[in-house]
Amino acid sequence: MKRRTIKDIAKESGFSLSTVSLVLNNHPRISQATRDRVMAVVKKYNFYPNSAARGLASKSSKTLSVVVPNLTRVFSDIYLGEIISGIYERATSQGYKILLDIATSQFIKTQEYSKLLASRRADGMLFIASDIHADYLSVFEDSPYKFLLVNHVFPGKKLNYVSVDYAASARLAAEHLLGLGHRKIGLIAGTNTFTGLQFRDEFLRVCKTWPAGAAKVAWVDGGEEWSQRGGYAAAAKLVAQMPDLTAIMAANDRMALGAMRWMADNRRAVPEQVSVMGVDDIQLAAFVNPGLSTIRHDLYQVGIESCNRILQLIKGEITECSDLLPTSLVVRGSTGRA
Amino acid sequence: MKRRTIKDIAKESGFSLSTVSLVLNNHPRISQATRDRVMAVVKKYNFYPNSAARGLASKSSKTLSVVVPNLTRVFSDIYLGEIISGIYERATSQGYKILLDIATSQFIKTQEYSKLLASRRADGMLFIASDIHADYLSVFEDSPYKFLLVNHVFPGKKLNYVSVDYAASARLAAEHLLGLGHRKIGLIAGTNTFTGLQFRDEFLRVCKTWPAGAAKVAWVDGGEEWSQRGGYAAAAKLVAQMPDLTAIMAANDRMALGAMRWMADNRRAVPEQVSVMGVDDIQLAAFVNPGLSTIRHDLYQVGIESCNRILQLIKGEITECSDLLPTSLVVRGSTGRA
DNA sequence: ATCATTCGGTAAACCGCTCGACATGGCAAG
DNA sequence: CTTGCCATGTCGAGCGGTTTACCGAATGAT
Repeated sequence: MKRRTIKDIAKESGFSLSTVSLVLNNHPRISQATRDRVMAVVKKYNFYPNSAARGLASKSSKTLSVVVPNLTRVFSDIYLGEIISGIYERATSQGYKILLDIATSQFIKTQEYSKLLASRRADGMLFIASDIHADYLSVFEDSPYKFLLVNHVFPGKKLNYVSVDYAASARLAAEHLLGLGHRKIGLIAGTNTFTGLQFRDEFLRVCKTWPAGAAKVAWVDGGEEWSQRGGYAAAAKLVAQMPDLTAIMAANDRMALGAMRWMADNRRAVPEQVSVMGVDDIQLAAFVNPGLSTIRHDLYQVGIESCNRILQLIKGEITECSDLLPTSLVVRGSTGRA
Repeated sequence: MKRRTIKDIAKESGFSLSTVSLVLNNHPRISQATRDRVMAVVKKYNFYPNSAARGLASKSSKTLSVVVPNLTRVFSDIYLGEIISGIYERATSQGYKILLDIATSQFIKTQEYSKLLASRRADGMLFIASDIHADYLSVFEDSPYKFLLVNHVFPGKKLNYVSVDYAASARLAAEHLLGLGHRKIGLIAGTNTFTGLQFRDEFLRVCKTWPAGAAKVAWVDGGEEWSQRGGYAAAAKLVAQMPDLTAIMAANDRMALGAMRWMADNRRAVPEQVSVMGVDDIQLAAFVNPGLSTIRHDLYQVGIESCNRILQLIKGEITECSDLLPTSLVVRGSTGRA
């Protein structure tokens, strides 16, 4: 079976090559009658234009590169899942395909991130994998390449981003706990991303300057992967460090759940003895007992919005982007009065 | 900043266009001296050849399409995660990129699966999303397109596949339980895939024909998504249906964990009163208490092998493929004598 | 009836790279 | 000193589309 080309369709339908092309691209120049006759042949042969040829001539691959972090269990991360689903949904509806990549050391070392864009394999890149060491991203400052950080920021670098507002989340969380009267708080932070640092710093700041009386905060790092396991270990450390703490704040729900688990394993009642609070509002947060109080981050929306923005950057409708999406407080059973 | 082409590199390095091309493709025809001089210019401009042009001329996109099922939480499925990781690892090492797609109704209706291959956007397709209703896959029987089912089979259709051997798993599981003396068994099956049906049928067959005495098996469907929640509900149904059952076999670990949870919630000791067994050996299986006995499925390996095979199909090294990977019994605390 | 528009379609110049056929120069063998 | 061969480069014909400028016919205004 020979591969058909637009030329074959032209011959068979009796029109010129250009006409077929215009039909396939829904150009208004062509009459309905012609359109129908051409499409009949297209359908008959189940013809689809060669995308490489198309990409070459039109200088667009209609493809988006999505780079995810190199976690041990990347694809089983609910957090990432939400974002990717949002991106996929939007991209597909706009006729774009998704090229998936993992930010392995190999990926970084070979500068695949540049290569993908320079070779025009992708029209733009959505990068969900940034951390504070991702200095190589400087390539994308003032470059002609369409690049966007997803749910990350990079202070000091001119990089586009769409992220939830981690500082705002920190404020909401701090205000909630402080409002409940907590003055001895343990914080499980994530320190390998700038958003994580922003959260920590803002949380500390608010606690320190609370009008009704500053709170004492002890903080520890929850580990590179922000995992439940890391949260569990961190909770132990915090309690050792500040035995009379009345609340634990974790920078994401998974670590908060790990902390709750530690409390259960060590016979501390939540929230009676210790309030526990997370960030993200993953599904599980509502299903544990007691329900986890948290700051809702609509990651699916982050995906949608990121995709919208990168498409606008590609089309040239905007030239830069720094969106911070709002977050909201979700109070469940895991937090109570100090 | 103008986009550079191979022609610019040729001019600047003083060699012909073809020479540059040959250098970039590591053709042995070129001497080391020339190679070095050309590469110097390539590095200088950070040049990467246009992949559309390359694809057009070479008739290969160096891209693999990976289609995943349209589950509500696709990307947070550990099961899929393992497979995708395996595929990614292999594909990348061979210079192939991954184009990700979700088998939404839209994807099916618009025949994207054909379009991707017909338009040469991808050189081959790895399909992880098959179910018993995927009749449209017939397009790929005897077609020139490179297509492979991953951890799925389709009896009656000539489709390539790489899957673990579900029938063998069923045998191992049945033999384990029967060997422990169980004669009243509840089975939580997955009936929306052929591999699921194979597992169920083989399990039933072995139980019915066990030399030391047939076992009675009651089975129910665990739901479309093979989820923990589905397993929980299924366990309830089974116990209602066969109150004296001494073992529950689930077609995957998630459903088994759901069943264990039901047992805990309803005060039945595992394994003293009811043995529970799963399939897959997901990480969590080792961490619950008691540990879940299961049949180990190396899904990462399935990913690796699938990718190997599709690449062989693409290169024409093989023309068809029907691999069944071995599985093994993993005994932990959740199963005991009847 | 004449001329300017509009409408619908076409010719042809690319887009940037691959690869088989062909050219060239140097050297060993006859 | 030819002839024959390697070893290395180069030519140029595609690959399969997109898109702009151009063109003839039909329509409408004067």
